Amino acid sequence: MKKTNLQSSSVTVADVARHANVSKSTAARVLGGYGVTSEKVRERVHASAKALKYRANELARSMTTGKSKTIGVVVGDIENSFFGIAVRSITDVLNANGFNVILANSDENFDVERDAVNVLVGKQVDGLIVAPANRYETAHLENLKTLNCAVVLFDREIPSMDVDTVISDDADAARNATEAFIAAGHRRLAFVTATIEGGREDNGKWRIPTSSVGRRIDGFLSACKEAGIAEENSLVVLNSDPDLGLGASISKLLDQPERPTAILASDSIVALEIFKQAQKRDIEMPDALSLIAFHNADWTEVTRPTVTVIDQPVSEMGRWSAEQLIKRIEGSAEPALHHVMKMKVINRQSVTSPK
Amino acid sequence: MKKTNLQSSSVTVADVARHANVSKSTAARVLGGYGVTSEKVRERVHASAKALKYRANELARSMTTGKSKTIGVVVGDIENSFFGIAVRSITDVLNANGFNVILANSDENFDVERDAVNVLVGKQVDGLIVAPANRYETAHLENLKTLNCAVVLFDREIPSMDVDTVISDDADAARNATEAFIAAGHRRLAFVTATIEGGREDNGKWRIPTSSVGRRIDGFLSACKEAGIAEENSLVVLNSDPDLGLGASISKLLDQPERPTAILASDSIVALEIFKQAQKRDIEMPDALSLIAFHNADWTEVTRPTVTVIDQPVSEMGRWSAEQLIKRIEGSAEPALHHVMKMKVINRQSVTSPK
DNA sequence: CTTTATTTTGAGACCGGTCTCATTGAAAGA
DNA sequence: TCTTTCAATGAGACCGGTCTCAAAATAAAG
Repeated sequence: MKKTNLQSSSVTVADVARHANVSKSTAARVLGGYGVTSEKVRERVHASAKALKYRANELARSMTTGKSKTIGVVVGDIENSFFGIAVRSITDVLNANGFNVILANSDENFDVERDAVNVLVGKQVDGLIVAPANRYETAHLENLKTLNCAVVLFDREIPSMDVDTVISDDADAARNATEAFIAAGHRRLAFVTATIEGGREDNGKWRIPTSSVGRRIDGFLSACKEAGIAEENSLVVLNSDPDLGLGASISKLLDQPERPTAILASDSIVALEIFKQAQKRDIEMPDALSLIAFHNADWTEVTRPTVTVIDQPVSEMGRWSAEQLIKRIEGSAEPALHHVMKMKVINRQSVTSPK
Repeated sequence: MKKTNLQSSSVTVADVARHANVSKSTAARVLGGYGVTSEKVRERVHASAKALKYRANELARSMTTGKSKTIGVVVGDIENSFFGIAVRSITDVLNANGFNVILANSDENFDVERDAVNVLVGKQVDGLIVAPANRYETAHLENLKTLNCAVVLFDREIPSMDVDTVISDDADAARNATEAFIAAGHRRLAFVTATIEGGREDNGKWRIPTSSVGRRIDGFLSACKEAGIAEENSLVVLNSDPDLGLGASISKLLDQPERPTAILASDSIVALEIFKQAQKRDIEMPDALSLIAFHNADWTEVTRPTVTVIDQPVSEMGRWSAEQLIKRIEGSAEPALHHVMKMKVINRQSVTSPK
């Protein structure tokens, strides 16, 4: 005379309890794997659970425990292989520790990032890994301290924030690469990045919202300055017109009468665009144009010439950020860590002396 | 004399209600944006909410509404640019419609995929977009019908399942590419994929778990057969030894005395590996080896020779799957759609007559 | 065979929202 | 002025788990 439960609506602990002839509390104990229960009851409850095809509602569980076992990851663009690799290593570590990852793309746009962070916080994520698009806009991240939501900054620091951060030694790497150009005899250099301008600072310097790019520019310029390269021969090319895109900036750069003989590309996408445009213009590489790129993208080994790159330890960075986040979630209260990872250049064929 | 609430624990509707001197129900109405409230009360409640820095707990909301506004996306490997682009377009559409995306990598491993799906269902996702790793193992997906969880299959169909699916015309594309090889005079061909073997079918044919790859192989072989190419000259190279990796299979392929003069690569990663190994062996391309690759990866335009590719409409596929999923979530009951997208080859320099 | 200690179980509050339903109060109609 | 009507509000159940605390059952000790 029992009511056959064939409805699609979900089976709850109460249902299992009823079927197993125990109280809701007891059923919950065995299904939730906490408290203490007798062997006999455990078997009975598990049998009922299987019979009814019980599935725990993790939302309800998170509700009461306050732990969602979910992490928000906010990156610039998952299509970018740099972030692709990062997200992969992050999710691997987190999944292995029982966390899930909600992914958000900021498109390197601060407003999008802020909204994403807010939504994720609303979803009660236990923590966030963010590659902040703008080092000058930090309110949305500062707020997280008030809530109990751990944060790790990935690839980009925010000087004003005392929070776990993993970056690579961008300035050093850029300086080294630039010095390599100069040592090879180059005197007209350019640094190219897809980052858009963020206005000017008080001292007249460009404000570069993306902190990693800012540091790379610092390194590039300091090496140029040290070698006595004139300002007009140490160009920094930003994505000045987001409508036209970076391609336009690169066109302009390569089409100018006295174009640089060596370019440092801020990421592999920029490098690829430079490569394409150089080929289109029959600019012989490396003889007419030397190139070094940040990020050892898979294709850089296969072009002619192969591309000398600055190899970022992307996976390691991702792993570190995930592991550090877990430590925080588990309650670690040690002072915020600023982890700087060393990059190394991989010398290939795209650098030579200017002809 | 009010108790100052500086604790980090979250502010609830009840707190806001108390502060605004209204009932919990009323506060909930204005904060949740439902029901009817007076102008005056609305202002007061919003003011209190702002003062207390109220943030809705989306988990609690999902709990009662039964809608989590979260979608699970399960792909083989987010590092693969094919999936990177897919996930990007999927998240774009879903975010624009108020959904969040929980990302999972299956590593093309069925067990991992099953576990991921189960976890996601436990998290009460409203729907799933899955690129199933194995077309013969479907129980975990069949189960979803019972629960009210929408599914869309991405890039890979499961013949036995009547569920929304978007794929591309893999067999046709593979056949066309193969015919192009044959028309150019090739008589020793190979199809290379990173997919592992799945044993044999009753008729002796290999079981290919990845359905898209299976269809491509069908297309490849049918074109070979039609042209009268001998079986030993229409090789299908799988990742026969997962420990050694695909590189080993490709080495073996290229090192054999009578190596193929034309290779069809099942994805851009395979193509890249072939490219690298051919270069290492000084196998001149395209003269000594022609190549066509599935997926118009960004780097294929920049190699020497540039690579002729079969361009999959990845973004469109992602968009379609997301849009279709939303329709289902919104209650659409039309019969399951099997959407097949056309691919087109982009002719570049990697195909020529065998010398 | 009690008494006491210990293990198991059950009842019910709680998390933070939504939602139903009854109640209040003010405007409109008689 | 006294209903009638309807907008606005409040009280409280509910979602599906967890968790506290007391009661019951069992085991050990006297």
